[in-house]
Amino acid sequence: MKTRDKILLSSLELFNERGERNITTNHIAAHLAISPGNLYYHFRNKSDIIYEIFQAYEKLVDYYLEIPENRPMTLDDLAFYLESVFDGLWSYRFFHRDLEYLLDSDLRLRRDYREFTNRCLAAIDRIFGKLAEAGIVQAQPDDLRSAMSLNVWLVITNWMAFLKTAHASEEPSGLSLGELKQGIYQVLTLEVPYVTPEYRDRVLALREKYRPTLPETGVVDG
Amino acid sequence: MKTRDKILLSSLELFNERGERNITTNHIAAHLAISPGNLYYHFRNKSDIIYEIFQAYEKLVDYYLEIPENRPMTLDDLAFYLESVFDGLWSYRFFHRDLEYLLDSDLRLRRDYREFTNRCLAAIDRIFGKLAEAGIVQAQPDDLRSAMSLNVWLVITNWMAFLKTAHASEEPSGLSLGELKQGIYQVLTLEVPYVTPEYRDRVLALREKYRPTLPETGVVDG
DNA sequence: GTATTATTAGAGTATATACTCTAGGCAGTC
DNA sequence: GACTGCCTAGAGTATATACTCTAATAATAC
Repeated sequence: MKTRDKILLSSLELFNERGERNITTNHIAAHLAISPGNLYYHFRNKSDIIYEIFQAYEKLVDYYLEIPENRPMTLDDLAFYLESVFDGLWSYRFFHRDLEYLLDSDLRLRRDYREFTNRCLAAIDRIFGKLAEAGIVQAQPDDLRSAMSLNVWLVITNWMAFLKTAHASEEPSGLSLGELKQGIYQVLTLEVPYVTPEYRDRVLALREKYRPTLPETGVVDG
Repeated sequence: MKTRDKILLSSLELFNERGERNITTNHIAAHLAISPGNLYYHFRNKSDIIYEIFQAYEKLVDYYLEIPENRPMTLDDLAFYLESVFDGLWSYRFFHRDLEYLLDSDLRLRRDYREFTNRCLAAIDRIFGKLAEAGIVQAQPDDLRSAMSLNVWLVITNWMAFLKTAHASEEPSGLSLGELKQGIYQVLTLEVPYVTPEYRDRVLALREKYRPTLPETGVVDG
């Protein structure tokens, strides 16, 4: 593998494991057993590394969220979207953690991420639309639907942060893809009230697959 | 005002405006026109300052979220809770921005924040319960209710980050309390499907007060 | 083989950051 | 007016961090 690609891969790995803030370019170089000079031969600065990683993330999610226009949407499609989006979130999980700082320090990223968010929201909105067409959920007025889509986005992008704080007392980074996907339970919770009676059981069954089993994620009555 | 309190106040102000990551103890001292030595006379380190600010935040939100047990809940109560919570979020907005890093670097904060989250979730859950008792929303099974509560929490705590990214192309920190409170629209969107017919119009009217007017927050169809 | 280009090492640097240390001022008290 | 306890200044430090520079080596072209 090319050094350049190794740098991207290691950076992503280290960022995910320990957070972008805790990983310096020197750490990355040391991890790869290359010199800092070598790293800076391939990338002008740390921001460029992050930006390139973001572009891969963006590409992945865009790919996952392609909506078939030539056939009705199925529940399996929905399950696939949810699984895929959470897979993406997992693979690039460092990104949302330090999002605000990253956007503050890189104009390109700021612009691109904004567009990315809009594309995701539009995709979620279209998914709702196609679910309604397929008779899986009840059709809703446009403004309610887009507000719902936004809530789905908020739940998805914040789920990881919540899990991290819920797990807070244990050793850091004790977080698995499986637990992350319990976020799907939360997303489907948003849709429950809109599901048509015919699909209700099937949606609830899908949701049940992701029900959290750990006490941390439940509400503690006080 | 005592120097100690001035340090806390200035720190909060600077953290909110520019992010904890961008503000050093030297910045805080300079802002107050005191020496670093003076600052470190009052606080052992930066973490201690942040921890103390967090405790004030916690206290404020706990105070806001006291649920009256001796009378039924009203829609005005709900409006008050939402307004208050978003006020608190605004006053301590730096906190959620760098949450993960802050929790990673301070064990006390990690523990306390986890308890804080649980208290908030329990409060939201109780509010749903009392809204149901008052006939404002339909009663739901416990597990659905707690999943809904968690979604409310996720939407609330992620709304600011979303707004920041939506505003991303403009000058930084161009964010107002008014815009932040559009988050109330999103929270009430979560509750819409559960509102009883008798209260539907009133809840929708309350929600309408917070409807976003800016194009940024709408879904762009692509 | 030689010229050219791409890649790498590794020492080095300017700046920042969290924090320390010493000396001293100031207010109250006897 | 000296003693005491609280507060403050300000220079200073160890470490880290992003990044640079020069020289050498490997790869490729001709």
